Amino acid sequence: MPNNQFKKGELYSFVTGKASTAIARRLQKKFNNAGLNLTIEQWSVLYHLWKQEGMSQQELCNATFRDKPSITRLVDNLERLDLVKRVASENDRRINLIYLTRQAQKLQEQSMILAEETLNEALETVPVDKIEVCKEVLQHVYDNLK
Amino acid sequence: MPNNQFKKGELYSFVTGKASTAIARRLQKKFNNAGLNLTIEQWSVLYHLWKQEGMSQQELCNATFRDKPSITRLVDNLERLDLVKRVASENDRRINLIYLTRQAQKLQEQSMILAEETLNEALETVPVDKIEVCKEVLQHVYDNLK
DNA sequence: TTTGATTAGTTGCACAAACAACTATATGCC
DNA sequence: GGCATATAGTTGTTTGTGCAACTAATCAAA
Repeated sequence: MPNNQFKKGELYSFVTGKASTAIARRLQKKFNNAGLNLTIEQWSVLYHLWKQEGMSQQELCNATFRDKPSITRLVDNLERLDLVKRVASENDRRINLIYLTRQAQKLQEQSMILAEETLNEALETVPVDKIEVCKEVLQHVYDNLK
Repeated sequence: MPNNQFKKGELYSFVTGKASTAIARRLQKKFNNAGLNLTIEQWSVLYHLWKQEGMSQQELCNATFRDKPSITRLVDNLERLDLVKRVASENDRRINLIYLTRQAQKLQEQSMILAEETLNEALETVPVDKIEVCKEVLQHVYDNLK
């Protein structure tokens, strides 16, 4: 028997991602309260563009672990909110490079502060060494399945 | 500074629940390959009914961390698949008690095997003591935010 | 016992995810 | 060059989520 350490009730939490769902909801509420008209999913796309602008949609797929249709629609919505712009690549006209608007650049600091705030609330009174182990395990899980 | 152990890249994984998303996708694929016409979300509702039949929709909300409209629609779809039945409570006619059909009872064993299989794949080569710590941390996070 | 508040569930809407099928462009091989 | 194949992105469909507004039933207090 392999790593079968999961009683039934624990199995459930792992599959459904109770903790990460709770984190995302908390962050979404913070966005709403701050008047940021932005979903967590939209934020997760901007997150990567803030690190590196001009990514292609395919690169955003890889970065965000979403499929192409999901990114198409997220970019649609971000464009409608005037936060990003699609720019056709010069070299390869199949490719859209995604650029941030002024408005999106202004959102970075505020939203990142709220995200860190959320994580601090989530991890309050959790010992630092345990957090380290937890991060390791989650990365390991991801690597096992990807 | 509180538990601010998160470099930016790690923050992202925690908020987006990379690991649990990967687990859910893997399980969904196993369902599909096995010919189980069932979403993970539907499974998560059945999961609780297998433990205790005749729960109200509100109780299912609490058990699955979903809001009332989500449960309404999940029960709608489960009813359409002929897996559950709504039965009005005798005592309180506002309440729907949810009962499993024969067909749903038959799904329990097979789907639970696939779920455990998925977790074993996810946790392959992860040391048991680290898994314990990880579970603790995730529960702690959930308690901090709920 | 009637009225006001609470609770259980439903419906409408906007957004997102997964899959399949599609278009358009690029590449590689003959 | 021309055709097969691969790649980037889009569209349609079904399902799920979160919020707000709603209905119906119950409860509680005057």
